Amino acid sequence: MITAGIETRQRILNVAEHMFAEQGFAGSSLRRIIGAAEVNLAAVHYHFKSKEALLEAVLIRRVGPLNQERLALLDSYEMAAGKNGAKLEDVLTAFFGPPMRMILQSNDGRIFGKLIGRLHSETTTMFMTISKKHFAPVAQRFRASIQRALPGVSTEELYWRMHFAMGVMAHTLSCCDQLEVMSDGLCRVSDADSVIPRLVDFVAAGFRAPVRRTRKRAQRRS
Amino acid sequence: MITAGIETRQRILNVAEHMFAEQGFAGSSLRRIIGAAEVNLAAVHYHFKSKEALLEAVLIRRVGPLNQERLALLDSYEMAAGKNGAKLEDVLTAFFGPPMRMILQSNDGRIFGKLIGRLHSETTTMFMTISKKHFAPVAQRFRASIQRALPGVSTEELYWRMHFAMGVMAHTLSCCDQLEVMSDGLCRVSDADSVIPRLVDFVAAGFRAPVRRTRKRAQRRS
DNA sequence: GTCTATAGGGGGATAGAC
DNA sequence: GTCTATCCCCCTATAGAC
Repeated sequence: MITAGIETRQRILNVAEHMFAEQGFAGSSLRRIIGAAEVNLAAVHYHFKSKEALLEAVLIRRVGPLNQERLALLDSYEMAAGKNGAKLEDVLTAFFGPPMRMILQSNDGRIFGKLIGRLHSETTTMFMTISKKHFAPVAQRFRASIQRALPGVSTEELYWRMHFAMGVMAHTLSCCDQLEVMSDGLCRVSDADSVIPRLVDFVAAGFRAPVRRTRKRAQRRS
Repeated sequence: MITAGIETRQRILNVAEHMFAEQGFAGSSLRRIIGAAEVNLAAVHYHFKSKEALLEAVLIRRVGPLNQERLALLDSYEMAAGKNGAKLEDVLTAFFGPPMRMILQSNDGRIFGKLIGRLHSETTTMFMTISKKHFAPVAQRFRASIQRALPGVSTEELYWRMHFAMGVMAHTLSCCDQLEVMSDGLCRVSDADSVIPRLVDFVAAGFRAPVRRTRKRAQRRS
């Protein structure tokens, strides 16, 4: 099938995004991707060089703009807040809002959410590398802002809570279908205006939880 | 290599658990599994019939006892609490405690945690089926207890918050290594006595977060 | 830029001897 | 219960014509 030349690359990206999200990286084969995209096998290697490079291209296409938006939002909130730093809820909204809106607003976005969620539970070096390259700098920036909004929480506790928060996000991005099914349709994920505050409020409350004084931690102070 | 007959099955299970956790199901091949286990390829099909059945055997071996322990703990907390129902923190401890202790106390447990985390972000029908069979009944039971401990939260909101809570757990089970690395060794996951309360407190605070009255939800009531 | 053809390596599953 | 040998499939990557 001879189709518009310049679209080949995009069609491969679109199909690969779907397939990587649904079947995982190892579970997707280039042959099925090119079959669904109706392109030739050699086209993939011509445009992307390798399967792994194709995955990275799929990710960068969306993650780049997403992180820019996050940082821009954070900047604007901090600018508005002035010297005291931004409010915790605003920092979290800047972080969760862009990806949540993405998955809530389009079916393609939703598919991509699954891929992101998958990334977070992948421990392969390939995934770790990509994740480090594209997520770590942003996470760093947000950690500083959250720390500032929560002066009473130790750095150690903060790392834990950010870790928990990442879990909430990753799971919500990737498994919102499951929630719709499990709740028998009671929970609908299509409305960003209600889902984002739900998530932000849950996580903010977790961040603000009083620090319990365990025996271990009590000992450490003496 | 002729090794003790009755151990073959166990050795396959152990190696498969590691490999599925580290590389994913599609990313692990029977041939590499049998190579590491030093058994014959035919042995896998003799003992487990297929690759997919092997995965299910790997899961059942640990998830069965884990869920029994969860339910037993919940029973004891509810018994002790009497008519008013168990405290939220106790319900959450019954749910998170057993798997967290598992991953915190042994290296094998930690490996298995990764596998569980992976399961949660898998959307393949195979994984969905297994997850539904082994997790859904337990989740149902715990949902009832949490609902009882939080009479002020609507069923819809509760589903959302349980969903968030599952994300925290899945991510903590599977990615605790990442946290140790990212925090430069500041956060150590080896101490169950401090990690479990941390997790429980974070999630409990999230569950108790005041429900924000959005425009959407306000409209619905008028 | 696009295609065909092929190299070269694994993959899961099974039959049948021991 | 255990092993060898084998069936037949799919995989990524590349060479080279158009």
